[in-house]
Amino acid sequence: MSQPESTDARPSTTTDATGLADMPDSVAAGAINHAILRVARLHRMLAGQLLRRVGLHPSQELVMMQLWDRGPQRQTDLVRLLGSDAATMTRTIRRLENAGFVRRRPSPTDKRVTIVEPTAASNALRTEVEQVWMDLETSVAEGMTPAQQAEVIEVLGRIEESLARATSQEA
Amino acid sequence: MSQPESTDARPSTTTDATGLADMPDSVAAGAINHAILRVARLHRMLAGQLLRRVGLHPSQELVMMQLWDRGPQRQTDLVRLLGSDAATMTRTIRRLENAGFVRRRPSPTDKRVTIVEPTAASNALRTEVEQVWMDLETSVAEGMTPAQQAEVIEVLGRIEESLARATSQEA
DNA sequence: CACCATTTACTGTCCGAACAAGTAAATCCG
DNA sequence: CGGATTTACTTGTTCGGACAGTAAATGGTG
Repeated sequence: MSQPESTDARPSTTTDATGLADMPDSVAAGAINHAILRVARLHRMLAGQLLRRVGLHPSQELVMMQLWDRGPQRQTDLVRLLGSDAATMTRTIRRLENAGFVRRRPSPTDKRVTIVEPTAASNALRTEVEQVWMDLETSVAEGMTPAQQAEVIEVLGRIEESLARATSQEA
Repeated sequence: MSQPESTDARPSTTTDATGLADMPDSVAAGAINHAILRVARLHRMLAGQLLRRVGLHPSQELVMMQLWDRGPQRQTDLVRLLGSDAATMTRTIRRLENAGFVRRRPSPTDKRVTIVEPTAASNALRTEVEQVWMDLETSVAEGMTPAQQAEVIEVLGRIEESLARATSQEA
């Protein structure tokens, strides 16, 4: 029953830039998947640790950053900008409102929409959140050369493209 | 779809009271962070779509794969292997148990531990889950040359290393 | 042996993510 | 004009993730 073949998630050194003639079990083992999951988990964990200091939960800072950068937004726009979910956004906005960082206002032209805007009180948060965001970016980029950082962005973009294609096909 | 245009409401160069050092705009804008978040979200979304077909929720498949690969495990071991949380694991195991994929057995030598083992019924799942895992890996890797795939793994490993270092320091 | 710190598992609570379903308003179209 | 459809938002539910607190068992040390 047990399949002793390639239970290891990391081939670690397939880094021979030479032949690559073999199409190894890496796909079967899901090496890239595992790597993405580990990165995602660590990234979320670190972001959570940093955001806790400013009193926000992960994802709330993304909403605030959109509002700070782009000004008042409809909830639907926030959903679209963040690739989130309408139901989730409703609750996140409510919590941000209860925390005093956001205000909700009905649209005068369309009675369906509610416009979300950052409060003056939220401005105190802005610097802190941007500091957290920079700390996070620095933690990832530190120890990398600028060329490596550019490579990271390129590679992540490639993955994103693949995933977006697969997701849309799946839908 | 690549450049988040970062409407600069502020020029991210020093002279503010926060004592921020000069940084490349890319760091201030958090380009890598954004990219990681997008990849993580898409990856989770796609995994969720695929896993739904086999009746599992994301992360449950990871527990099952550990059990299939390594045999019966203590909950603590599963937590450690998956980098998860003890509380989360308790509930995930309970759901897998209710679904009939897992059985729990008290350890004869240590009355604190419960040993989790896959049921015979779960074997039917195994092939499906492995297929999902391969589909997922294929979706990510497809359209990439083997060299690019190797580059992806290398880059993700580099990010993981940075994040792991930062996370441990933060703790 | 007795005491105490550690380990293991569980529960409660709060949060985001996702799906389903429902309501109200706006828009489209015949 | 009026019904059908689309849009915007909300609520209910289930899940993973994380923190805090608890209880029981274990293991080491005085």
